[in-house]
Amino acid sequence: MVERPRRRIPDATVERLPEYLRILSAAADEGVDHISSDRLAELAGVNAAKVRKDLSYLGSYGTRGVGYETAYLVYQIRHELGLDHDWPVVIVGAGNLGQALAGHGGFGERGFPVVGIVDVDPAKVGSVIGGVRVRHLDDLAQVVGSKQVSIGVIATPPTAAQEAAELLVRAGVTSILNFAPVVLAVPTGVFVRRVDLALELQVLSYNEQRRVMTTRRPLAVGEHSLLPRS
Amino acid sequence: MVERPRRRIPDATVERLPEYLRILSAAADEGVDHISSDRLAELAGVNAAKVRKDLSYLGSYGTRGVGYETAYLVYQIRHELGLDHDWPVVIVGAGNLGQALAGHGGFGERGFPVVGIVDVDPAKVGSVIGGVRVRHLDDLAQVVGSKQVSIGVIATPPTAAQEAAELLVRAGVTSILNFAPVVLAVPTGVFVRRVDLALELQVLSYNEQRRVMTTRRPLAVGEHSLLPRS
DNA sequence: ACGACTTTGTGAAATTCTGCACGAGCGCAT
DNA sequence: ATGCGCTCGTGCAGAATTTCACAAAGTCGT
Repeated sequence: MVERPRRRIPDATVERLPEYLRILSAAADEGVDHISSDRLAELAGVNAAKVRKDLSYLGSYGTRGVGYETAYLVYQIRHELGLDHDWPVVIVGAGNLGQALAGHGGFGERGFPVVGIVDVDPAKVGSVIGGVRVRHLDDLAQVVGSKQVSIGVIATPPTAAQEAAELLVRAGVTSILNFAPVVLAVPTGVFVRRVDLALELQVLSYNEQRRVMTTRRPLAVGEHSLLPRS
Repeated sequence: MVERPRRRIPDATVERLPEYLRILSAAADEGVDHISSDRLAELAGVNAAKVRKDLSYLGSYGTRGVGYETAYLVYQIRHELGLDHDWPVVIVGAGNLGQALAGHGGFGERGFPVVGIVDVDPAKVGSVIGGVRVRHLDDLAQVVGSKQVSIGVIATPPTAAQEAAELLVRAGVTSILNFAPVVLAVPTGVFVRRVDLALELQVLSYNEQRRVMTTRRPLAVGEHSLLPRS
């Protein structure tokens, strides 16, 4: 039923597919059975040609004059992203962030159930967050092994992140989502993506800074003439 | 003392500057007074030529044969990113994520003090998180106005995100960091950056998926020959 | 003072990504 | 059956980004 695309999908496209998937899933839930690249582009905030080119990498075919069949496209993207099955994740670090991530619920709903949380702090071990009992860092390998975990999340303080990464890799994890503001050294073949909150804010700061430099003054309070009335 | 660069700094470079800044700050704290582009590139996990080109946009000059003066470069980058002064932020949504962000402490340390948290839930209003009292969403405009806030953080459920954005913009916020998996519609001139945890996991999932397709089997448990022994 | 050595700054090539423009395919009305 | 209108798929050009390669400019030892 499905032809597997032979060519590699560009990184930029891979990063947009989850967004398309979210929009398409929502549309499908609302009973929309077909959607055009124009409409999808509008909802995703990108160019329509880009949407078509992105989707063309899937080898998935839309219907000219009609658009894409929502349900089929959802299936296609999910398949391509490897979301046919759940990916259990383990979280290292049960601090503020680790707890929020585990308790968030969004992970499980989207196919990434949290099957383990570990921490070094004995005071945290044993408590239950989001339905999962916190275990000691020493048990990491056992958790990863018994639950076939291939994705690890690092939510430790920066100083502990590298060690956490090494323990994760040694336990068999091959993909890491790193929330610590640290560049991790990992063996070839292990994928790492970083989410750096301070970095995001600093980029915003840069933009604000430039706005001031450009306009010679900050936007006055309440000044935003283009704000649509709701 | 400082020449303001005339040309615009490329987006890709702006996103790397915070990383350089972090590394350089750490180096400076350790007493390192000069650093080469090679070393900095190694620590940042990027190409050395890229580091030099990035830094050249600052108009900052290194010294050939020696490298860059750590302290001066820190000053330069901070200045360019607009980090000469603090940027107060307000968080909308005191749920799991909002609480974690507010209590995290990392924001304030890096120049983005949380000066306000708002929520619609009366049960949450009045509680104190990270030293800040949660106020009602209705007070948003007052908080933003009195504290001269130009950066807002959206940590609400997806369904409330668009409304939160509109309230933020109406209150005078011009930059938004959005944690909700939703594409926000905002007036021209308002900057938005999104952090989407599910998206990050899905990209990792794609990579894992491809690894399986390529090697015809998952990496066996414990198999990671390239892991450096510590 | 000078040569050997190091490291920057930057043209230019290579690569990746974006956006336009338009031919081609499909459904529908006539 | 034919024509019309809509939308996809994609070649291509341009923009953005990365990487290479090397001259220029500085330090350091003698």
